[in-house]
Amino acid sequence: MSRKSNTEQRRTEIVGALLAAIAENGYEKATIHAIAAKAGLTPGLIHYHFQSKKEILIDLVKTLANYSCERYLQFAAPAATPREKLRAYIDARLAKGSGASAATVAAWVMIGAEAVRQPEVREVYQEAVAAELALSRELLAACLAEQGKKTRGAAQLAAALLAFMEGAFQLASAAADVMPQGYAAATAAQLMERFIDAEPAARK
Amino acid sequence: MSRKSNTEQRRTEIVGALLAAIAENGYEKATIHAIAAKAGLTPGLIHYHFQSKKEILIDLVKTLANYSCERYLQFAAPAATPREKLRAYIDARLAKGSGASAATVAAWVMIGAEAVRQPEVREVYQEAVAAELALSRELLAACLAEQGKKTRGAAQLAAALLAFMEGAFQLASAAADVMPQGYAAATAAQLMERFIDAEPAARK
Amino acid sequence: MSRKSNTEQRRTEIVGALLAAIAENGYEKATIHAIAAKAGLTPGLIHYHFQSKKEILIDLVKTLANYSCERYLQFAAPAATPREKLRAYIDARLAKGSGASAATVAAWVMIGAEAVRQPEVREVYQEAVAAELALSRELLAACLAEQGKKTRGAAQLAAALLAFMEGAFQLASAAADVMPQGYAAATAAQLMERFIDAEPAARK
Amino acid sequence: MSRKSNTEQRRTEIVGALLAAIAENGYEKATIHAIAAKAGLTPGLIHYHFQSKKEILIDLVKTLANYSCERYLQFAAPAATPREKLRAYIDARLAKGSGASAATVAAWVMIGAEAVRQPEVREVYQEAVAAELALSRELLAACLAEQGKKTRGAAQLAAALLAFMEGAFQLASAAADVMPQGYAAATAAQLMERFIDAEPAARK
DNA sequence: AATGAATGAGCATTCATTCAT
DNA sequence: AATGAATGAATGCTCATTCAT
Repeated sequence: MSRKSNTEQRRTEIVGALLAAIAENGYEKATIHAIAAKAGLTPGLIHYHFQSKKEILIDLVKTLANYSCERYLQFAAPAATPREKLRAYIDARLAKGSGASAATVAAWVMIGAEAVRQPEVREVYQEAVAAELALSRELLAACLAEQGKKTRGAAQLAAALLAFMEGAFQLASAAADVMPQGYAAATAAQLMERFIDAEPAARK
Repeated sequence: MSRKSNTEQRRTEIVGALLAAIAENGYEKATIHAIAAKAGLTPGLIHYHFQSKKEILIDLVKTLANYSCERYLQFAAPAATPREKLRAYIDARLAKGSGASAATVAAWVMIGAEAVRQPEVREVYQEAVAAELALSRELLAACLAEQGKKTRGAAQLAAALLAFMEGAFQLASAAADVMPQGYAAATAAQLMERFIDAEPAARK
Repeated sequence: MSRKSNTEQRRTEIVGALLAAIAENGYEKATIHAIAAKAGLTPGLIHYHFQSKKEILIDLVKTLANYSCERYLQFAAPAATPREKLRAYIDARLAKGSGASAATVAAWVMIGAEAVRQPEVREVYQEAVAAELALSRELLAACLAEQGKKTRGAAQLAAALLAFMEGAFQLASAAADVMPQGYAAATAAQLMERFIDAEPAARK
Repeated sequence: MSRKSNTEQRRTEIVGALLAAIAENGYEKATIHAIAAKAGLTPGLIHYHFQSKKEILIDLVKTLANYSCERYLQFAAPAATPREKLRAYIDARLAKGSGASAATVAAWVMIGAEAVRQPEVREVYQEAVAAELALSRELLAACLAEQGKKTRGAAQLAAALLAFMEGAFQLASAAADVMPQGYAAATAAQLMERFIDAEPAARK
């Protein structure tokens, strides 16, 4: 008697269309019309499945945060040591080719800009940032501990790694032409390693 | 005797107003009306001094790039050694309190997002990035040379430093609440130092 | 054995839901969706039982006209004299507490506004008005006749009574705060009585 | 150097266009486009002179309230006695031909309906109603006093007169066909007079 | 009978830009 | 130089109605 709902699938399609549209032209220019066109739907239908444009954006932020997390788990599966896991994390987010698509990276940069001015976006953006911070701090602390180093500095180092990554996304999206090729993952890994190696040993 | 043109002053005022407006609400919401209000001018006058909104934005990018350069020269004035100069550079851009205002940082983040999608903005943005890259590569190469290290890796290290800075701006603007306090300048300096220290010596 | 149609019940539910919706937000804002929600039905079903939104409105006008008539019969049941019947009529429509619910009154006001501009609504609205006019003219004529007065002026007096009632509904719905408390039924009755008393006697 | 503002004139034109549009099709159907067309302007210009559609409506309510007041003053100019002033008031609002235009009356009815559901409209509507109440109470009290009657009942009588008027507007707009011709002003005056005449004398 | 997805026209509002003054 | 009115093309969103299931 009743029809089966296809809302979940439609929502996924629409969020994907926003990702594509936002990567190309930013959030403001990613109009409902443009999103609908990319998804092969009509504009009215977008608002049948989402209350507002902002709701789609917030869904996209959550989707990308989730995606980032899952990518790490994939990359980390074969990793045995803390150092390998850290490298898996860095590669999952930065390694050329294996990293996320250019569109995803550009969309994330646009989301970052929206987070500056839209409180509701900032909220979910901060949740994603906090999750990344927690994960990288844990990985860095494990590396430090393994080498008998104090782990107190892990939080700041994690923040630095995250800043590096966000900046790398920004520059890859807007200034790839003037940046050295493929510096990101390798340099990030080296910076972390050398920092950790130079850290003084913990007292017994 | 003809009246002296006040165009240069007006242009400066307008660019400053765009900086303030863009920091608060992003480029799209920084309407001509809002810019005019912040500058204490009327909307029609904006288009007397600038051909288009984009032209103001491009002027702003150049202004900020210039400002960044001048700040380094100020900070570096008392610096004697390469290492002191590098630290001056890092502090000029990142040090809490001494760094640029929150509005300037937020505006720069917004500009970065616009650079992703507007070719004309990207062009001047890339010029600014290239200038920063050249400066930091030079400073890093000097540090390496001073310690008898190979300078071949300076370009990649400079790219990493720049990525870190851009990311730090992004996170300071959109996720200050979840980031550690005051990590940026100190951690950047340490990362650079330890990387350089661990670099192998150059062959004779 | 075929299933029994529940159309009549559904139509009643839907008309009741329109009454509630229209009282709150007016006809335009009483969307099919809102009506469905109030009736606990789905939007599609509304158009299964009614061809259009206007058809529901027209049904509502008829329902309210019917309701008004029945209320008079209820109130007039114990009335013996013409004057008591007139008072029963006035109380049935205006008396505080015993009168119709605030929602019904507000809905009637909204219907009156729709009748100004929608010919099909005006038609049924006028039928309702004509019925009220006829009833009150009859009641007033009986009062006049009982006192040996000419009944020629009954039509105009009936029109005045109806105008008073419609206006009282309007003011009760939109300006209750600035109107005296409970003036309506008592003043209406007094106005009618004093008018009738002052009417000259009919010639033999 | 500076241009002379024509905003006041434009606002008046726009409010007049809303009056015409609302009388024909109600507030919801009086679209910005329709208002602009009636005023011979472009839709964008409407929002240059008014912040929102609601602001135009509120201006219209105030304009009509003002207009009503001025009409009374005009009609009352030659009136000498309290009874003549009361009659002037009734005629100013109700007398056929001399009364307000059908469009104005219909617009007022639509405004009354909007006042039921829009708080901001209700506020100015109530102000207008309160002013009318105060004026008619004063006029009625003067009539009562002149005849040595108690004036205590003036407030309720004023409310009744106002209700009658509002209802007369409603019925004139939506049910003129079924109402007696020209009953309004004459019957209102008679109702008031007979009520006052029948009022008991005040004690010495 | 009933569901809920889908459509498409229409809405108020925004805004860069133009232009007469 | 400066003003502020004017334009017209968007934009996000709403909603009665249709229809496959």
